[in-house]
Amino acid sequence: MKIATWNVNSLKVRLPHVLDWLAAGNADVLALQETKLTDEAFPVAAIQEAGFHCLYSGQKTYNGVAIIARSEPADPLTDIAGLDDPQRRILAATVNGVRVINLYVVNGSEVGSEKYGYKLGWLEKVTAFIAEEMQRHEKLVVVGDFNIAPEDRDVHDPEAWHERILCSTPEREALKKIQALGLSDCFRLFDQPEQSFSWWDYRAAGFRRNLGLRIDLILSSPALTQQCTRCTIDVEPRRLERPSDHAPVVAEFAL
DNA sequence: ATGGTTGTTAAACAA
Repeated sequence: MKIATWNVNSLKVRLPHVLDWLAAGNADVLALQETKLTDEAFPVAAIQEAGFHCLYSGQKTYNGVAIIARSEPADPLTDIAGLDDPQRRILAATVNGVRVINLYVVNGSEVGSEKYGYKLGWLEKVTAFIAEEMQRHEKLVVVGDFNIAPEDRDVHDPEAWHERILCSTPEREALKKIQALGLSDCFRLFDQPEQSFSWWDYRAAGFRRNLGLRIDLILSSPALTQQCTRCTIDVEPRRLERPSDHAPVVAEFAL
């Protein structure tokens, strides 16, 4: 079973990339972030014609998350206790007995900004939610655009990014609290090439120069970590015309 | 050097 995450930065623009990528057999479950579509505008028919089910929680212009799956997802959830938030950043569902929590974590803009405060508060609420979900579901993954590079080796230039947004100590500590619930970063379960990233700024030829960050993650509960056989970043879609600024990340489980 | 690019939406705002 292949579980993937991809920040598509507008599903309207990226739908052809997503459909081609799914047709190539890259994922059984694909979590999307930054769909930037209202639920009314979600391309349900195209996804069903491709042989997949979908769930979505969207809004106009910003944010928006979705789960696309070969099997029908069950028990969807879009809002969590203690977080009365119009921003559509959370979508959980159960697929083939695996609880999938799809997150589009707040970017945070700049360290110390109002949005940065919102990010840290949001992460606290979401951490409590994940802890609850883990009590209910032995097989669970938390996937998405975390907007946090876990370690300096996930950053092309750690000095330039030192204590900046996506890399600051409070953000990394918040991610560590999520991992401390017993969730493993699937990518780091295996030997990986150095300078492996999942996001590259559109500006300054960031992708061509591999000036990236690894901020898109798949975290697995102990029962699934045992079954994880592979985790890779697929940079190929990033090479296409009009790409997302993120690449998809895929984890394979022996299920 | 606070640059540069893309998406949404109509001059910014967000990333």
